[in-house]
Amino acid sequence: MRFASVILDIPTQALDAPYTYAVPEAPAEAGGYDVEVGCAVLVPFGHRQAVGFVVGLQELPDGEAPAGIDAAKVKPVVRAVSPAYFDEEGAACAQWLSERYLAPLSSCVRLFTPPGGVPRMVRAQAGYWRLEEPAVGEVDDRWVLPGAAFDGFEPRKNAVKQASIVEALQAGELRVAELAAEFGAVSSTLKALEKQGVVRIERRRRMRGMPPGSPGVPEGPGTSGTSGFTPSPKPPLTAGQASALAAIDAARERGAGEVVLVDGVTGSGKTEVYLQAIEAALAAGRTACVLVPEISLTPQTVGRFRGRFGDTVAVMHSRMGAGERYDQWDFIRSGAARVVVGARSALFTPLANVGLIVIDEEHEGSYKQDSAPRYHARDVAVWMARRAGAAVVLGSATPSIEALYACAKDPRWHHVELPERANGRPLPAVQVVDMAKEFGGGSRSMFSRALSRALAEELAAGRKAVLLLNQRGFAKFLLCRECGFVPECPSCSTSLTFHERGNFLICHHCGYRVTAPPACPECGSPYLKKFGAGTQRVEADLRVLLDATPGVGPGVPIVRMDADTTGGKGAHQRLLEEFAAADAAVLLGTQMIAKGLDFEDVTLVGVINADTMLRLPDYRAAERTFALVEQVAGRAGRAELPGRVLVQTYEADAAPIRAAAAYDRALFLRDELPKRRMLRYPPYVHMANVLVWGKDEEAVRTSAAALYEGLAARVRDYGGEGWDVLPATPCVLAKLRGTYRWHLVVKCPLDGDLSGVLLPYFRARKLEREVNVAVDMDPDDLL
DNA sequence: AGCACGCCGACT
DNA sequence: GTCGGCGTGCTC
Repeated sequence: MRFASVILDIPTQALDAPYTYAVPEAPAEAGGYDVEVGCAVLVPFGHRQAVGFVVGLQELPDGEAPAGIDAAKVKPVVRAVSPAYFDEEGAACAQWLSERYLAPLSSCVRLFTPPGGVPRMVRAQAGYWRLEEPAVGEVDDRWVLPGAAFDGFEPRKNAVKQASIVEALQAGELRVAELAAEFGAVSSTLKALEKQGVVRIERRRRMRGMPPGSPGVPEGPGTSGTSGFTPSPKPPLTAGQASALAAIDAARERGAGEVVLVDGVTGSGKTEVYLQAIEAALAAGRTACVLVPEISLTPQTVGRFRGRFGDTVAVMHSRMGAGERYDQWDFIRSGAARVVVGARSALFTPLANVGLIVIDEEHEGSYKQDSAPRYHARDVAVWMARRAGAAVVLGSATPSIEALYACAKDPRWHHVELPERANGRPLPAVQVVDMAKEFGGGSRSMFSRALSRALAEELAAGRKAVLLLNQRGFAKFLLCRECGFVPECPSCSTSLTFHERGNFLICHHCGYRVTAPPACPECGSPYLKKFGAGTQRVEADLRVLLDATPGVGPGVPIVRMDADTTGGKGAHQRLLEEFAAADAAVLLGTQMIAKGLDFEDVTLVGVINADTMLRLPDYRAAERTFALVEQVAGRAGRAELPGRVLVQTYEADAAPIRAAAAYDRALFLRDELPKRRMLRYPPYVHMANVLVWGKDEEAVRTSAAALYEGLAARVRDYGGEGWDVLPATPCVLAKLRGTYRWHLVVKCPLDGDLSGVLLPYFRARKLEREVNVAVDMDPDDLL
């Protein structure tokens, strides 16, 4: 008798464990699916049926039941309702994720299911359930092909449409939709032609997101249409690139899941190294997965990979439509895709035989998922690579402290540097502008004299500038000058952001919105001052500045990129094209412009407020500030023209800013590492952030205190040296969307098994009604 | 006694 | 997530 271990697709902690079912002996009916690891199954559950995923199969002699299971209770699987979405490796990965990140198993299994959804049980009427198939699936195009009687066919004189269609088909097969677009209603004409055998109509799978007529999902690997494809030319490698490539190839050939950190300044040609490393992996019969931050997953990025590997490249990211994502996922599962480029979730696509996993801009925060399972793509990639005998490539100009530390301590991590730009140009000079002195000197403008002068020079000469407004913690807010009152969101513990256009206050966490009050709601004073500056305000001030600058004037466009202007689909791309097309222009934006932009004629980069991120009450603030300034500086002077960078700050003496200005990572680390060590933060410890939240403030507080007691006792019983459970405190964002938030932090030495110690505690813990608890392992921040 | 409501545990 | 069993406490 075969038994299936099933994870129910019901996201509830109480049900988050495998259930065992018997697998019926009878094979699947025609058109049905076999019960195998990775497929969705319909199973009896209580008085109803539920959908779950098979994560394991076990064959036992008749009469025996799996260990710990009462044979009398085991029921048979009703039937499989999908093909296999993942294999044993995927099931093992889900299991590992749930233990490593203390996440619900069902959420971990869900990572491996196709975009567009899985079959699910829905309530039709009271007590009556039915199985609903996902709305997203395959779509077909109807193609018109020449038929047996095509050659020599002479349409009747008055059959004008027939003649046009036959004429059009001389050049090759066409889609019905194309014919309809050109000749209007064609369906009856086509029917007539089909009847005479002049044409054949064929349904073919359309791959959304790929040009029509590109190969559909072929029957098996190796049949993808790369014939006639010319790969983009391979530029000669610099010495640094060549040795990085050699290190990657060697690591991959050893097949032990080693990591190569490619530590290369902006413009050092990391992407070319990835491309050639992937080429080598493909030549060795393996496949490759490339992760890039969501924000830099642009058509250009994809274009570089398609340019080298043609239509064997699949793309996966959240801005694609559901249908497009489904098609790409299916394309990968078919085995025809050899390279997957995507955001962090691309790790879980059904790409077989992975030899190389590349993570570009490894230091980026977006590789950590901020909902369950709160995995870090870097750690998952390393786990997968060890299991698959593959290699991991991490690329960054500003590697995370964790990665640098691992390279220093772990022999399986290798550090290769690309210290020079591929074009041989020096990095742009960075000048720090002390805004406190500027202010002391009587200037009230947000643009220092140095920045104004630099803008004037570069723009007048017909060149481009990028201005970064570090918005986190810098949005505009109202403050009463008499009583100091700041309007706050009633359901989040944040001040409301003032929007000039529309004169309203808005909460950027929950969207709560009110008209800006004319007087202080607390004391009635009319003296409400608007503090801070949003991109809109900076844009307006910049416009005034540019218009008043000789040789610049109103003809120079300002392209603003922030959450407001990049909302629509493709807006991001359109704005960048607008900037690229102009002669002299300014690109003004938030963090999103710091990465991946590559414009030849940007000669000036300005950081309007380098220190706002530094002031965030978080242990990673200095690291983020250093990385941001280094990253944005790399945007200047990438081609023939030299670039320059101006960094405005009120904390000109702060180490991360001085170090970034000097491109001196050692200086930054000398300042930062002792602090991390002394305060016991990563990379010197493992950390878990236990989040507690709920609508009832008192219940949350009590629950957090009880958790502290419980965890402290658990850690005491475990008896590990150097383990710390810090008392529960309200989060920095103590109230968010109407829920009260507390947290407590657990730390342990690097060799401690933090998940292993916490897991039994949380598994055994009784759930509470009104308070939620989640554990964030290796949290990206502690807000 | 009869019943509404809420809590708790089972569900393989 | 959903249901049924059972205890508590209120009403007829």
